This record gives sequence, C-alpha cells and structure tokens, in this order.
Amino acid sequence: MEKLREEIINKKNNIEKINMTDNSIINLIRKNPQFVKDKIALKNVKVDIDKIAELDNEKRRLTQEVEKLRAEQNKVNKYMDEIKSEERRERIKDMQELKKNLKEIEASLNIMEMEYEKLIYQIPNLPFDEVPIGKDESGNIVLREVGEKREFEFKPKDYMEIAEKIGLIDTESAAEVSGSRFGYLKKESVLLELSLIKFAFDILGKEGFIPVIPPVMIKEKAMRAMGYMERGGDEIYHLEKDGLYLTGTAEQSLGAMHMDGIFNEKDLPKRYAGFSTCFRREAGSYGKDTRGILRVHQFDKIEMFSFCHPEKSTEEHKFFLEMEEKLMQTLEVPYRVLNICTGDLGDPAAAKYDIEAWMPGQGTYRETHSTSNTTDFQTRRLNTRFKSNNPHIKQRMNFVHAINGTAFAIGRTLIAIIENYQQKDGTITVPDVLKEYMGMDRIK
RNA sequence: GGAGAGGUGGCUGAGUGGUUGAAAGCGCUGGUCUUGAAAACCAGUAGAGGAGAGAUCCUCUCGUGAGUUCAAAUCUCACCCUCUCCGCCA
Repeated sequence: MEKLREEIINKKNNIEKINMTDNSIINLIRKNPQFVKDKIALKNVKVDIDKIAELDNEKRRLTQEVEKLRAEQNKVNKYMDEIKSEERRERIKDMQELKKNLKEIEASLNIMEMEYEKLIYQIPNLPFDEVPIGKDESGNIVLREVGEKREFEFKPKDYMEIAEKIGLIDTESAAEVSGSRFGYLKKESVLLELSLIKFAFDILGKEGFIPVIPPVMIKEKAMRAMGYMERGGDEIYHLEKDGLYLTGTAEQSLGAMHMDGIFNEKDLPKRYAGFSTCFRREAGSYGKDTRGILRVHQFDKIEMFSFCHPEKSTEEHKFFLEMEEKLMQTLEVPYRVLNICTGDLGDPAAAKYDIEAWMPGQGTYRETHSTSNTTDFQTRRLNTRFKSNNPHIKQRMNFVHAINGTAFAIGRTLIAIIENYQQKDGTITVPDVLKEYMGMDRIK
C-alpha cells in the first residue's frame, strides 16, 4: 500500500495533466466513442476507448462525491470562526469525521485518475476526414510532380561517388571516429550548407518567420508535451545523467518555447524558422540506407514552426507546403508532393504532406521535406493558448494550433543538389540561386 | 562546484492560520466626454473541471507534490524552477 502510494506520487509529478475543454478528446469519447475508435484504427493504433469511457464515468461520479463533501466542509469553515466553544467543539468533531470519509474516496479517485491519464495520453491526434486512408506508406498519394527532370547525356552517378571523389563527404573517417551513420562534411559541401541556410532564412524572413537557433537538449516534460515519448521513444537520444533528451528536430524545441504561454489573438500566426542539428537513433532502421549520409544519426536542418488560430490551421498548413515548394522550385530541383495516408501520419499529425526530391543518380524520389498540421495535439500538452479580444464570445482562452514543416534538411538537400547538378566531368554546377552565396558557380 | 535570495492573476506587486480567488497599480474591453484622437472619469476583466435548457450553482488552482489542522497563499518536508555573488569556462 505504501509502495502504491509512492508510485502515485511519482507519477503525478511526472505526468503533466492534459487540458480538457469542450472539444477535447474526452468529450468526443463521451459523445461518440465509435468515431474515436474508427479514427485511431485508421492510424493503426489500439487504445481501449471503452475502458477510458468507463473510467471517465467512475471518475466523475467519485469527483462529485468528493466535491459534495468539500462543499459541506467549506460551508462550515466559513462560520467556524464565529461560533462559541460548545458548538464549536461539536462542529470540529463532525468535520473530523467528514475528513476521514473524504480521504478514503480521494484515495480511490487518485488511482482511477492515474489509470485514466495513462490511457488517454496514448490516443494519437485524430486524422482529418480529408486524409487518404491507408495502412502504411504504400497508401500515400502523389498529388503532383513538379519541375522537369534533367536529361543526362551520360549515366548519372550516385551522390557518394561524386562527393567522395571531390572530397565533399567522408563517412569512412566518421565510421572510425563515431561509428556507422555519421559523416564529415568537408570543403564546398560546408559552403553549400552555409549558403542554403542563408538562402532559406532570406526567403522565410520575408514571410515573417523569426530566425531561431534553439537548444538541442530539452527536458522530458518538453519532449513528452511535443508528443514524442509515447510511441517512438526509442528514436530519441537520452542523456540520463542530466535528464535531458537530444532533439531529433528543431520542432521539439521550437514548439516547447511557448510552453504555458498565452498569445494575444492579434499576434497570430507566430512563425519561427529554427536552424539546429538533429539527432536520431535510427533504432528501427537497421540495414536500411546504410551508405552515405541519407540516413544518419546527426544532421542539420532548418525547420519552420507556426502557432496559429485554430480556424486558420489548414490554411497555414497549405502555406507551409507552398513555402517548401517555393524553396525547391527556386533551387530548381524536381520533386513530387505526397499526401500522407492515415497509417503513415504518426501520433501528433492530423494531416501531413511530404516532398520527395528527384535523385537521378539513384533513379528515384527520396523524402526531403515533411509538413504536419498537429492541430491542438501538442499545444494542449504544452498548454499554449491564445486570448481572444472579442468580449462577446464566452470562451476567451483557447488552444492555438501548431504547424511544422521542413525548410531544408541540409544533408538530403546536398544529396539532391549533387545528383541533379552533376556534370559529366565529375564537377558539380552550383544552382543559380546559390551562386552568389557560394561565391562560385562550379564545384570541382 | 560553493554561498545566498526568491517563485502570488496578462504584467508589476501587497498579503504569515479563518468570507483572501486574493489589495493596489499597469494592461485589456466597454461606456461618458470629444469633430476625431489623447487625457480624465465610470464600469467590467484569472484559469480549469463538473451539474443545469438557462439564469446560476458547486469544486479545484497563489511553482509542483505530500503533510500538520476543523480550516493553509500563510506552518513542516521533498522536488522543480528562476535570480544574485564566488569559482571554472568557449
């Protein structure tokens, strides 16, 4: 019994309570449990919704009992100060009795709440109705192909072949120093990275994105609120000594930046562009893409993040996709846009688009961008809200929606550039838009 | 790493056991005044959960959690966080 108590206390300290308002998941479960079941099934996720409904019911029943007793207690306490010794002694006795009763009910309520919260935290964000239904990435839908694939008068090479020859990428040394799935970027590849960063910030700055270099180590509380702990926790590097986690994307630290924050409605959308190194364990991908720098434990990325009005999130999501396409079009790299299906969405997303760049050396498209509308899934856990200035609406505080999207995943963009701009003589032409940033038009 | 100070509403900041969910100021919203604006004045203004058709009512929240007590922002303990000084350091 002591142990269980301690456990409850510990859990309470670690789990941030999810905020529940009108349109929250529990209200949906109360109104239409089947709908929730169907939606999460589309994501291949199983959570015992009936159990949650049952716990919710019990919880509410007990809560009402507790509240009734508290009300009684408060009522007596209000005049306790004014009454005389005889009656006072009597009242105190009553209250002692009441308290004993109260504590018992509270104890069972506590256990119930713990169980309830564990379950409800496992429910992923529900996919929008418009999202194509499918069980894995094979169900993703190609929306369009953009840009003309270059006609090569020779057989285009794989990026590593070119990069190693010029000395742009060194994975061999990295393997010695750090192990597999690491790489040294050298010479012009470094200049390319710096140019891409500046280029991206220039474009995004015009749209009001605030440039950020965020911390790459964050607390469990922040990581959990961003929705990355429940499933896919294996993917994250954990610094146990310090209780910190390495971010796999700037999204995690950008989103958490406004934890417990309140926006003024007129300041929305609030857009950030974060440049950071990203760390991923790639735990589930043994033997997949082992060569080169396509899939590595560490890479740099510029990520867009926006907090927006809930009614505007679909629009903002579309805008993010537009920005991604604009970046790719300006770079003149052919790509295609995918509408990601329900089974491939991941926990936080209600909708998601990927961009895959054409890689002529590999003769295939590879993912370079991804943008998600996470609606209020993350912001509920983060407790990031906005205040409406309209005095006539009843609920003036509400959760903002959060959108994230890749501007450039540098490593993969380098790959795309190298493969698309390679020349017969083994050199690489610099994309027009980067020439000025690079101070050269060819990499030899 | 050593020493100290502190966490109260959107913000600043009072409050050391009993109508204090919380003074005051700022901010915000509405109104009066004004040709308009500012100023001035008046009024309103925390969040969450629950019951109810609704008016409304109840409960919780003063960093988090536990405890003492009939009663905790106020007392005790643990944890978290922030700040200042010293040391170390790109």
